[in-house]
Amino acid sequence: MGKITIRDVAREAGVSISTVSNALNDVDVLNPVTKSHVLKVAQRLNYVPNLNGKLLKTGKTNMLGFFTTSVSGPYFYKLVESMARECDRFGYGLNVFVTKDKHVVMSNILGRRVDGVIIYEELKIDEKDINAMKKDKIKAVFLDRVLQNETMGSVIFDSYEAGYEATKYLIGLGHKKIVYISGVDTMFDSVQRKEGYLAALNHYQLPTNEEYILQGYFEEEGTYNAVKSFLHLHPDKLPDAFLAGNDLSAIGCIQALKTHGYEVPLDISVMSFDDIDIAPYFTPPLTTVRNQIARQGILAIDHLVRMIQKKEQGVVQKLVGELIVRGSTHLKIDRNDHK
Amino acid sequence: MGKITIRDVAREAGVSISTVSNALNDVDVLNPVTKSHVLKVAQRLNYVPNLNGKLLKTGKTNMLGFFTTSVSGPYFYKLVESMARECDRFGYGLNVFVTKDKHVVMSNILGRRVDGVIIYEELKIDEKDINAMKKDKIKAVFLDRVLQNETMGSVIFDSYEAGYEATKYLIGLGHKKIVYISGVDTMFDSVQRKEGYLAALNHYQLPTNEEYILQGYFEEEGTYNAVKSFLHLHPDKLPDAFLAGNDLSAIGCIQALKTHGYEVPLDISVMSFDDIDIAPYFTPPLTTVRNQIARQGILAIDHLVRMIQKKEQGVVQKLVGELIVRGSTHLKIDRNDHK
DNA sequence: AAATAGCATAAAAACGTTTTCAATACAATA
DNA sequence: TATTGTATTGAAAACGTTTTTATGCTATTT
Repeated sequence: MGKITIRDVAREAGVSISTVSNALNDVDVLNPVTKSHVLKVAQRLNYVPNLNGKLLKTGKTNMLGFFTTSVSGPYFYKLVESMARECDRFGYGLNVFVTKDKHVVMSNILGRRVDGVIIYEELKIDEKDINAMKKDKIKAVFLDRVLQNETMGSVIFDSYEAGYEATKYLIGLGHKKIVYISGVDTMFDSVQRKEGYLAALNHYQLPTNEEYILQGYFEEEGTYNAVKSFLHLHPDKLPDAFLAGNDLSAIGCIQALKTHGYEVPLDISVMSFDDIDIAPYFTPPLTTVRNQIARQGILAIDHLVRMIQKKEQGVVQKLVGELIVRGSTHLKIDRNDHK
Repeated sequence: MGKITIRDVAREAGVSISTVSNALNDVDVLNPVTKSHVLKVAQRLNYVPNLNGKLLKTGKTNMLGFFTTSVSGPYFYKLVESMARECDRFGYGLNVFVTKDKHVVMSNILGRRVDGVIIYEELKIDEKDINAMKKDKIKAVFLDRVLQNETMGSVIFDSYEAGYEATKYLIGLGHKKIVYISGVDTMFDSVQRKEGYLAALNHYQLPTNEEYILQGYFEEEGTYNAVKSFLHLHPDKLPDAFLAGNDLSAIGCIQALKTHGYEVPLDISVMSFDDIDIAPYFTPPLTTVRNQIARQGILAIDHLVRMIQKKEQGVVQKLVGELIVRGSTHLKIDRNDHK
């Protein structure tokens, strides 16, 4: 005996399938005794509606899709956690697609696998696909990418401002030679922070320097290696401070400095972005620009749900960072007794 | 004009919908010229098949479901990342449901939202629901929970062994008073580790002590608070070492010890479980029992896919930990000049 | 020339629901 | 009594596919 369907319930209860459907979906048109009888039979048979049959008719999957190139690391787990919980709150499930294959992405989006989508910028969906989505009236919210029309919105961090403010703070501590550790040069946040960093240097009339921009790939190991090779190549150009693309990068940076015998923050200040969970527990505790990652996820889902259910227009929402001063930065000290 | 369907393609190409279906699905029964003509028309109309129509007929959603109470923290992001990538490799998408509502879980599982499911143990699916799944021949793999029958398998860590080995290692360093910081007492891994810890103490004829078992909830803050209050309540009962339920817990523990002026590992050793990404970058770098979290995810998906596609039986797979010695543990030192 | 086989395509059924609309029964009204 | 209205239920269409079966050819065989 296969899976039991609405038909089985109807037969067993001696009614039509439309009556069963009405009973299950609380359509108040039924005689109460019929309804309760049908429900009892459904219960007895352990009937569970096939969601696929249902959605084919209604056109609603009750699923939202998150399309991304990665879910690894503290940024993503905060994001996914907050989105998944918010979905659950609205009665949606979250579909996570981790892929770089645009065809997979588009066939799942246009194939109506989900009622709406959240798209991480690194996927770099192109103009043509954006138009296809627009034409099909796909509801979408982009993360870390500005895009707006009737059916699409964005939630971004003001990373330019964050980069500017962080740099300004370091300059305020007396630091002049500041190295920026970039993440990935194709990513919006990474370049925005760099732009802000450069603008701040400019504004305070400090020289910018190509050699003072490293590539750390937003993670510990990449940054560790980048900083080590920088220290090796330019032992004469020791900077006053490092501005790392995110907290993980700062952690790798600090570790590299330690192995070279430098003390953070007394010898060199390090600051970064995000304020991930372990930032206050690290030694030294990280000075960082806090990004409300969970908030980004929540805003994205809320916006998407409103676009779907209330036909709201897409908007761009910008989150501003908050400077969190902890122990990895310090006033510039001139040490003559330097080892 | 709404979404274009297979019917539109058929009309436009002047063929029947079955011909279109055959052309799109590479059924080699068609005249090559018909086929290429149909494909050209489909392309021109930007036709994308509705996956819901398809799956209703085929009964395959090409989705696997991950049902969990949380996706927060390093354990889960490793797990989700590895599962999602493995799914992508097999042409599946991953559906992540973060919920504690068993009804949501069961209606999505039994409602055939997905072709197979991965279930995190903390959900504690009960006997009745297990039977319902078994009856419906739902393919399932449980994480951190032992369960096996024709359609269900498990992937677990040997946490008893890990707890035993970790404790044995600490004892070998000369530590006698060892505090265990438990995670959550309803969770399999947490209690297994504790059992192993107790067994090791027993084996080496060291006393066990109820006061030496704290509750740290598997995260920094909970452990930080638990350790602080322990130190406050029992200043006389300072242990030689802490065995934390996971690395996050160790981080909170070390931080608490630092604020009380103790140095890790010279005054007190701390070790833990997992070996998360930042473990080697922490100060001190963490001695820990490595769990192959990504491997767990991969094994789970592979097993599930084989059960679905090759009708394989469910089995229990056990992953063993690996002791990683770093800087947070040290030989017991008797300091007479103790502050 | 009739029967058979093989190929390409079309028609129709099916998947499991929801929803629209028609049908029935019965009470209330004229 | 005939008519209308109301409450309840059932029949059938629809959602967009795949798949099974049927059909119409042409070519081959007898």
